[in-house]
Amino acid sequence: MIEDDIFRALADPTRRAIFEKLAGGRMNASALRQGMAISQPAMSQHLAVLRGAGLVREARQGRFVNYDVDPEGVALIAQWLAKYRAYWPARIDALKAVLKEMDQ
Amino acid sequence: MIEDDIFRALADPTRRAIFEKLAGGRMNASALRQGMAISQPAMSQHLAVLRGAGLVREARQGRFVNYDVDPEGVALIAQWLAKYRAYWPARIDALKAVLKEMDQ
DNA sequence: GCATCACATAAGCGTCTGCTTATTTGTTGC
DNA sequence: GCAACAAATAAGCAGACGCTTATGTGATGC
Repeated sequence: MIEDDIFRALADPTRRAIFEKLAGGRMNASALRQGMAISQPAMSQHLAVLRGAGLVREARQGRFVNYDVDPEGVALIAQWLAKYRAYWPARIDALKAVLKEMDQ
Repeated sequence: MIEDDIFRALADPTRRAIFEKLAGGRMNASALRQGMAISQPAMSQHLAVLRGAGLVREARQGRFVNYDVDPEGVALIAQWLAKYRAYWPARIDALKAVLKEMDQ
């Protein structure tokens, strides 16, 4: 199950922080480490997990490797969540507003 | 972090299966076990994890305990996912259709 | 070539998970 | 009370996780 990899990857707070950082724009592994109190191998391992889950893509550029959010992975979460739409409470209005915003 | 508990809970395939089953309607622990090749204590432990994550609620009824999906937990996932709306690809249209459906 | 840098991989280790079996708690009906 | 049932908890254990240090791989620039 792909969802296994996705949720497992997101279960770790450090990996969610990395993912969130990447959501702000593409970045290489060294830049990601800035202000994160994490060793180089640990970062590399986390990125491998995120990549394996399809949440992040990599693109080698010289001796750097740039990472960015993979929309495919995000879409899979959205798809999974959509199955439980019946349980989204009133707060759903905020999400609707967001979608409306996207239309403009 | 609450999100820790949520994603950790969903990282296990058995727990996702339980959650999915509950999404079909409230059920007690014994009913949930039907056709699931899982021991009674294992089910109890999984339900405790799901409950701790706010994904599931319990309501004792006699000597049974009924469980059902907790909308609060689902809403938290939706909120988390909303942060990455910029990365939802075209497939977002399906979700939009669902929301439109909800308006009727 | 070779020193340097960016990153990945290997190996090892303490901790956490998810399962099991055994037992306990709480409820029902006689 | 007490037998039967639903569910939770306890204890133990194999396997997975996330980290570390050490080493390997690939690219840059002199």
